[in-house]
Amino acid sequence: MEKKKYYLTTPIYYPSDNFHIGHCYTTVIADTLARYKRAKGFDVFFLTGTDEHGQKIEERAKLAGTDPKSFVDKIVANAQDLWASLGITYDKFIRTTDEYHVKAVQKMFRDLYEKGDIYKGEYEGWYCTPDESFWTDSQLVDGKCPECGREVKKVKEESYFLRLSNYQKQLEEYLESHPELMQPESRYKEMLNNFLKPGLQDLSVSRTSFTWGIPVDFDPNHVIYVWMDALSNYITALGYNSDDDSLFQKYWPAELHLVGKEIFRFHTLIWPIMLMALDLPLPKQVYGHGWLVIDGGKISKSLGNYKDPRVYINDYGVDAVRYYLLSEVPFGNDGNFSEKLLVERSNSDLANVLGNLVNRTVSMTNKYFGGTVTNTKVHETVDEDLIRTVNELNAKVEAKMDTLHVDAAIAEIFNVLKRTNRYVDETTPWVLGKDESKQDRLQTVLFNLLEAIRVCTIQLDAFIPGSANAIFDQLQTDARTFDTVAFGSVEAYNVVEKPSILFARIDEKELEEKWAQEAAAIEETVEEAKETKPEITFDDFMKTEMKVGLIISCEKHPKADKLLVSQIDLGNETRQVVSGIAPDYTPEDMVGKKVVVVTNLKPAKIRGVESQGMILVGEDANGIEVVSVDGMQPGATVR
RNA sequence: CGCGGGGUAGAGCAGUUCGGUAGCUCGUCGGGCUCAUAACCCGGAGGUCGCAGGUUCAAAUCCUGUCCCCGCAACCA
Repeated sequence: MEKKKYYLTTPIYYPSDNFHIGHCYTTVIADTLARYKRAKGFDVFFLTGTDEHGQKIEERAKLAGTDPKSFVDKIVANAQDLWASLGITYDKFIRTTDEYHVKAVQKMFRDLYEKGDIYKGEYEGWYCTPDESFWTDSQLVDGKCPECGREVKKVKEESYFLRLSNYQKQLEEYLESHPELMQPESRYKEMLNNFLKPGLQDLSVSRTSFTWGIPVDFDPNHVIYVWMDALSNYITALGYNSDDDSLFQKYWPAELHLVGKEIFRFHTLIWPIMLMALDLPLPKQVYGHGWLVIDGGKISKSLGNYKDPRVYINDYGVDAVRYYLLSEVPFGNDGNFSEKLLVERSNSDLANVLGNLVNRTVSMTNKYFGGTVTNTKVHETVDEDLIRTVNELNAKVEAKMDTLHVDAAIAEIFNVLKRTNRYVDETTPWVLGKDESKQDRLQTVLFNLLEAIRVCTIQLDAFIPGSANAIFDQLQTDARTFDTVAFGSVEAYNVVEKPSILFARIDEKELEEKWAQEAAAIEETVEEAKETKPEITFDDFMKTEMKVGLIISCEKHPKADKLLVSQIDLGNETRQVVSGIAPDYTPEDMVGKKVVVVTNLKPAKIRGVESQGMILVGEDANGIEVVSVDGMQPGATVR
């Protein structure tokens, strides 16, 4: 029988920096789904990769003093190494700088252009000269600048556009008849209200302001918009628009695009429309998962609130990391990441429940029967519940996995393992061991334990493959696949002589101290970890004019929650300055403070309020603090 | 009044669709067992389900109002 195919993808990540635990989260989930589907007999194709073009990479490379390609090469090599250490079994790793991808995207762009779905137009905007701001039609208020109410004039910039508007209706109909496309379904409402209902505007799909991208081959001044470039990877990786598109014919459309919630929109609106324009079928499902958050906030490079994931892998083992990522985050929601929680889960679930169960079972099998037991079938009623629970597991896990509730799936397995631990207490093998007449019963008990472990391990294989293998090895069984998932598929066991520790308990007390030290160290390095700026000369610096200013009055910005508007006495004049300090300061806090003000900064309007300078602040992970010089008189110079 | 998510035991979460004695994991306290990685098993304590009204015989669940947190967007001179 022909195997059913299953094509799943992770996002192609943006290699502007080395990957963090959040990237690992998505990729480990994808890997687990891929392994699970393979084990269930699917013909799986699992794609991951990197999205390497765009202005930001161009800038980062320049900052690092290198060219963009060399810059990303290094990060990609690092990423591939990380995936190897996490045991990621991708079938292909695509890089958008790969030659075949570049050609395929260029052809796609040309095809769409010839078909008329991409057209050359002008990025028409309204420009308010005094404000130096662009506005779209819908942003204008009575045809005037929404900020200052002055006249605006029309300006034009050449750009290619994708006709999203042509497909709006088709997409709406499709989404309505395929509610399963967006997972979790709650995100459907968000997409509909925010983007689809207001109406889709044609999307500008080319840029002329930078060069690090795929050039439009018939108009080389233009570089193809990164999202168009990136989204296409899901088909170009399979050979779409190449000499050999057999993989594409076989695997497209994808069963699942796994993405973070922040890029869900592109995958459920723009990507489907691109495919519609290309007359290609749409992916079956897009799953927008939640994030790992640290202390309730995003994982942030600039805050430096994370370590290289390899540190965790080295310290606690791959499977501790995989297990944590797979079990901690509820379906579709955000989950917390912390090293402490990782250690706790590793200890309580992996070491105590699973590792110890295997250990005690193998030990007893050796102690009472020299390592060999057969199914003597001396059953008692207590066995029934265990066997039934074990046999129900497969269907339960499958149901959870099919709906992408990976966290719930792994919880089901551990429920059965806990049940199995209870069975040991229910049957008290050490009591049976003292009674010559109970030897056959004892063999059945141990056999039942081994069977329960084996069946659970088959299920665990996709989640923590290394440990699953180690368990099979200790049981010395070959029955490791789903065709032997039924309780009793094996008749006898001959286990290893001495069980080895699968998951060593981690001493939390010891770690507490280490963490405390690290936390202190991070505080210090946060400042240094900030992006290093290019060297400037003394003269460059002296171009900045700074003075001490006394805050006379201060109020909240009428149209922005993070901004405060201060009136500042600079000795010989009073100026109005807008600052993004509202998260940490109330207007009352500010009044009376003597602060450092940059006074020769070009005035600008910030959300409609004029700002004639800038207040200097320090910033770290905990927030910001205004630089104050309380001993000085207003107007004093600062340098 | 831009859009969404959330506020349930010390911590992390489920339960809210279709009202009916508030549940899970970790931690904590007590007990049991001794095969095992101070592990495993049993039991207890701990919550007026953000707040205020309303509907109902009955509200974590439905309705109204309100406060707070997070994210997107905007914006951080």
